[in-house]
Amino acid sequence: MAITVATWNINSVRLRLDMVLRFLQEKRPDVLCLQETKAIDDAFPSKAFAEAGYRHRIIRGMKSYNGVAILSKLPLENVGGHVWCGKDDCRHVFATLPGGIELHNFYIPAGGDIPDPVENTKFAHKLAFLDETRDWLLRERRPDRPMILVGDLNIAPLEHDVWSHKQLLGVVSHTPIEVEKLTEIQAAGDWIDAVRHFVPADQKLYSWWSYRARDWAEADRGRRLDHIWVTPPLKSGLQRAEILREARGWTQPSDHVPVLVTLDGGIA
DNA sequence: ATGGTAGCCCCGCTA
Repeated sequence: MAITVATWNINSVRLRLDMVLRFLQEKRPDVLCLQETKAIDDAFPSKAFAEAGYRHRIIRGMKSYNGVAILSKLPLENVGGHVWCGKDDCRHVFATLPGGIELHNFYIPAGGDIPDPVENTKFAHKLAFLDETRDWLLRERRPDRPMILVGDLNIAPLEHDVWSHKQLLGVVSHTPIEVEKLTEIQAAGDWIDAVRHFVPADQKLYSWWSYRARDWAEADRGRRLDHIWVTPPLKSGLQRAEILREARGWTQPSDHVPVLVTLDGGIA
């Protein structure tokens, strides 16, 4: 049986609840991973999602900032979330899907504007978060285990994951040090980029467009910050990937759009 | 070429 997993930085789940419900109705993913929910757990609109068929969930939210959630039509087991860099700032949740697939949903720190860990503590935090994630994978990874890692990783690793490789080399999200650390994470877990699996590396691909552009579609200065990765046991089951660019044009949109991957999870 | 917008919830912080 095929499973569709979606990831979306929603930038306030309460403000955009109707939009998310519409998305779920249209695309019917089995599992939706959200980032930047910006709601404490008591304020999370769990009931609306349950009524839409997403009865299983793990949510980790805080006031004003960050916040992640997994909403699922399928039962979730072994749910939880890790604390990174000693901050309980709601940037990670995990769950096990039917078939024993371990799903991890990340919201990696954006890192501020200045790409220097000495001058900018937010950038230092981002780099430390990446190192911790790598070390955790080196400790915990089991090469034969089916795993999915999704989220707003706040890094566009490839040349054509940004509108101008040259002009963004000094811009946080595409600097060589961040790309190197993300590549280390990818190697540490044997991850396969499930979206680039279907889209050649020489083709431009974005999942985020700044709010600050006068006309986001016309300028099209996007970046691919949102990712879905899988471990080798799931590679042969990959069926399709989609980045829902049109969602950036919806009324009062998030600056990120949904990313979806469908795979055969080996469930009988 | 530098500033532009959005969300939170208390007016600055983060993105």
